[in-house]
Order: sequence, then C-alpha cells, then structure tokens
Amino acid sequence: MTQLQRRKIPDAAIARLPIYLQILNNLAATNVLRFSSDELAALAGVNAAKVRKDLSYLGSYGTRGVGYEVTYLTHQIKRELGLMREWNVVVVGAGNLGCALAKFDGFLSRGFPVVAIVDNDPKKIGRTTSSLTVGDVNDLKNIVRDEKISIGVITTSSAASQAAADSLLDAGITSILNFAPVVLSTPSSVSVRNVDLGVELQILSYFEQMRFETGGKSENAPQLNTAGAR
Amino acid sequence: MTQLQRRKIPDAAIARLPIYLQILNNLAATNVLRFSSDELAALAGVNAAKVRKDLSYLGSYGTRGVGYEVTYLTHQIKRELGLMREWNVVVVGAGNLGCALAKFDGFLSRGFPVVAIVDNDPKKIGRTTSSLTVGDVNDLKNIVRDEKISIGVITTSSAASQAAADSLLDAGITSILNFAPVVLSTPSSVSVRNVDLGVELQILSYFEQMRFETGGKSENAPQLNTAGAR
DNA sequence: AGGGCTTAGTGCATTAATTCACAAAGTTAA
DNA sequence: TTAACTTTGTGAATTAATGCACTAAGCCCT
Repeated sequence: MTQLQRRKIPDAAIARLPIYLQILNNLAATNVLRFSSDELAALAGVNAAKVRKDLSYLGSYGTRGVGYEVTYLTHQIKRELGLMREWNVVVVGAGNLGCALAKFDGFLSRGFPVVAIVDNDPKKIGRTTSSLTVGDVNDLKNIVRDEKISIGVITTSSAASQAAADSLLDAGITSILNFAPVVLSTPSSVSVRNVDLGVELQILSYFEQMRFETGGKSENAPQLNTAGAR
Repeated sequence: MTQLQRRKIPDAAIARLPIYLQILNNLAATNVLRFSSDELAALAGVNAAKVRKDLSYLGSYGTRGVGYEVTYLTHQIKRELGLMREWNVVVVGAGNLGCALAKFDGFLSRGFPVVAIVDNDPKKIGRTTSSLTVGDVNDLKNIVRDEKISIGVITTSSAASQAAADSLLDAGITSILNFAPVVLSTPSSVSVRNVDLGVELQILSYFEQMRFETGGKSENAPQLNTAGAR
C-alpha cells in the first residue's frame, strides 16, 4: 500500500534482464545511442511486447515515438540487478572446472572477481592457479570475512558438494552457484542456482530424439528463459 | 485424435526430468528399490503433485498405495529423454573452458562423450588435451560425419561464437550448447541452449542486493526450473 | 474378506507468464 | 499548428504452469 512495497519483478523478467544488458553492452560498443523495443526484441530473440513489459518493471524510462537510450537504460538495469558494485566470489573445488572458472575472465568482466579458491584435498592446497593460491576449505570462514566474499561457486564432486555448501553457509554466504549435479539442501533464505551441464545436454537430447522420431519435422526448439535453483 | 499425437510434454516438465533422473541414480546407488512421489519431491525440492504430474506425462508407471520402482522409472525417463543411446559431442573452442569440458567426466558419465575438440587458432590446433587432439574448425564437416557427432558445444569467445555456430550448422549439427554470452542466430529448427555463467551470477546478485535492501528479511530465493535457449 | 491405510493419477481452481492490441505521448515536416 | 507517423506503456485476453484436493487402486492386517 505505501510505496514501501519493494519493486516486485517477476522471476521470468529478472532472468531476462542480464540478457538485455549483454545486448546493450554490445550496442554501446558499436556506438549505438538508442534502440526500440522491436530492435532489442529481435536481438534477444523474444517478443517486443515482452521487452517493453520487462523494461517497464524498472520504471518508465523510454520515450514514446523514440525508444530507449542505451546508456541510461544500461544504468537502470545495472542498478536493478545490483551491479553498481562488484561482488567477490570464492570457488570451492580446485579441480578442472574450478580452476578453469577461476581463470575465466567472463566472471571478472561482469563484475564478479574470483578472489579465492579452496579445496579440501591437501595435495591441492597451496598450489597456485592464475595468481590465486588454493586455500583450505576449513579456513573458509576467515577467507570469506577477510576477502569480503558474497557468492560461493561449488565445483566439487557430487559427493562433496553438500559439505561444500554447508561450509559456505557456515561462513555466512547466502548466494551459491552450484555446478554439482545434486539438489543441495539449504535454508530457503539462501539463493541457489544450479548449472548442471549434464541436464542441459539431456534436454538437448530430448529435442534431438524428437527430431529423430518425427522425421525431422519437429516442433521448434525450446524458448529463451532461464534456469534455476534450490 | 489418433494416438499419433506424439507425447507433448510441457517444457517445464522436460526440464525437471533430468533432475529426477539424477536423484533416481543416487537412489539406485544406495540400493533403494522404490520411492513415493512425496519422497522424490522432498529430494528434488518441489511439490509432490508436480512430481506425480510430471511422471504421468511418461505414462502410468506407478502403483497406487506403493509408489514407483526406481529401475523401471529410470528406464522410462531415459527412454523419454532419448538417453537409451550415447550422443557424441564436439567442443568448439579449445580455451580454458573448452579443455576443461573436454576432460569433464560429467559429460561422459551421462552419456555424452566428447569425441572431438576444434579451434580456429593454428597455435592450438594439433595440441593434445586429455587424449584428444585439437582439430581445425574448418574440418568440422568431416569430423562431424566421421565421428557421428550430434551435439556441438561452443566455448569460444563471444566474438567468435556466431562463426562457430555457423560452422556447426553447416556441418549438419542441430543441437547446440552455447557458453558464449551471445544470443546466437540460428534457424528455429535447431535447438540451442545457453549457459551464461555471468547471467547466473547476475541473477544471484539481484537476490543478494534484495536481501541487502530489505535488511535480510527477503523473499525466498528463486525456484527450481531450467534454462534455455532461443 | 473386509476395513483401514497408503499413494498414484487427475480434474479443477489458482497463479504466473506471455502476447495482443490500443491509447497516450512524443517526433517530424509542411 | 496541424496532420501523419513512430513507439512506449499497459489493460485485458490468452496460454502455461502450479498446486490443491479428491477419487481410484492397491497393500496389509486382523
């Protein structure tokens, strides 16, 4: 009733904002100043009305007859998503994937510097990978405090993932990106997003098989939307 | 009308089947023979009615008063998802992420062997990574044919991703898993799933910021559901 | 063989997401 | 100033997904 009701943006729209942001960055890089909902829709592969509705959750930042300004809207999306600051990340699990992610510049470039990597294997602790030394998962509490870490990324084996999550929770982390193909058990106040690469392939497999069975004249492929957690 | 109407399973349900499958594998590994929709729901973190409805799309494979049989249902889900066979995978882009994925046993163990990896950089072509030699992206057509590849995984830079996709399409690939933060332009008959790690973190950032602004008494975190493609 | 208990399957109400379609607001040009 | 044109913002219709709550089935115990 009061305007205290924090903007409540539908989940589906939130999942699309980062994609719009990505496209706006590309537009800015090519010196585009303005765009219409039609143009953004074409680039994002979605319906123009959806784009307008999504953007309208941020406020009324377009100009009728003209469109939206790239820089201004970029700013608004970043504000909404909490991207006006950096969020430090710790990777738990210094295997292939963990080390690759620690080096991965897609994290840093989007404002999520990986400032620490830890493992529970004494053989790995102390090794250096891309300017980070692998720490001990038992020191996580201190590391999180000292490095002001907000987000934990789990790249351990399935077997170790729940323990990794528990360590993160114990260290006060409330946002987790989980690569282990396991449904983590966490308090509902914690945000967990799962990226299960096997799941992605299995979904592709379903559509691939459909094409096979229906002799290629399949329905269209799945839609853009985004994936979840908890 | 005729029973020709190929089973039409809702997208949201398809995205959950791999997760159920994962859990069933764990149950089998611990010698559990049967389970109820309640139990599976608890393990998957979803509503029991949803589990029953999802499973009912496969057919009527439960027994009232008893539950579902682990092995039988596993079989049915695999059949439905097209997992009765293996699907060969090629990784395009032999950078950090690409090489990590080529080694990643989560692919092989779920029935998606990485049988080839290619790049366009002469410096990388010819190198060996985990028993695979990096091939030339220009040979993709032959490689796909010879190795009977069904799925392409794009781990190039953003700039190179569309060219990678075009090469895959040209080689006859109809299922793509794209790690580049770019909306690929592809015919609608092709299945594309995007895994944008930056997007995942940005979504977490939103909820993290919400917690910040509302003083921690935030709404619950996002739901389980899965992510998509063009 | 019958009653009580458990659990799948599903119709239906509810909620969420998408899309349509149009009025409101702005631009441009004569 | 006015008319023609563009494009946003949004109410309303539509479609999809979710979850309740009940019925139908099967098991187990006495």
